[in-house]
Amino acid sequence: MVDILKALAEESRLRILTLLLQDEMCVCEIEECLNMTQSNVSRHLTALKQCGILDSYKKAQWAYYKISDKFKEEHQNLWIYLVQKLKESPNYQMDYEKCQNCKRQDLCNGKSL
Amino acid sequence: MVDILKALAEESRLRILTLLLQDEMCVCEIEECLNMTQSNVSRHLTALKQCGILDSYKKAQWAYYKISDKFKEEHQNLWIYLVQKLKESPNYQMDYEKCQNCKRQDLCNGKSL
DNA sequence: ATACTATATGAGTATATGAGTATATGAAGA
DNA sequence: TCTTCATATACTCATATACTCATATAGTAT
Repeated sequence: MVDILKALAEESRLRILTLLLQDEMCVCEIEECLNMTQSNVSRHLTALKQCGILDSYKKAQWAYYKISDKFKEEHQNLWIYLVQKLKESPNYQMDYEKCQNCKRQDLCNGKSL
Repeated sequence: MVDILKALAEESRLRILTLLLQDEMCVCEIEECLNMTQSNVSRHLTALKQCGILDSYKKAQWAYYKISDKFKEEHQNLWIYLVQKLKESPNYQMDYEKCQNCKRQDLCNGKSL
């Protein structure tokens, strides 16, 4: 449990989770939405994946990350808490719109079809 | 929220919380149960208090700490999660017994009356 | 008053963590 | 093949955090 809490106890990683509440995303989309460097995003995603919060898969040259169903099941109450609090956060609306915008731009050409 | 998660993302503080699931305790009781130095316990308690997880009050020369009711209310799902997982943890039974033993010894002479 | 006990806190040290740069890997396409 | 793009990771530095020791503070007891 402490690993999961450590992974969650970080602003940038919470913002990433906020984005992923809506949809799976690839690294470059997150990079764009949150205005973070590629290596930074990649590292945070790796941290979240290592403790089981995220799943990922590759499609061509892209790596897509999404919130793990197993995590949601095994840490159900924590998950409920997170969703509630993340949606209440002041960043939420802003990040939501950035994410929508990013999806419209279709950064990772034709992925989201 | 991130402050609370940071405070919870630490082994020693989770063990302290495990003890406090049962009853309020003073610093020297926790020190004894967890075999930690006084200053270390005090600092962890301060950290947990500062973000609202614990309340404290003084009685004579002792400082008693307990889990904040406000915290339980405002972070209800997180709290449910914590109770569940802490009770499942391998330390729980051991810490439970140490705590009972400590209370029986009546370290803080006559407090627990 | 002095002595004792419980707790808090400042200072110093060791370790952990986050972020940037540069580099490595691997896939797609010319 | 070589180039480009997406991603991961090693190296480095700066900052944050956990721990210990010593000291300060505050209450109790004599």
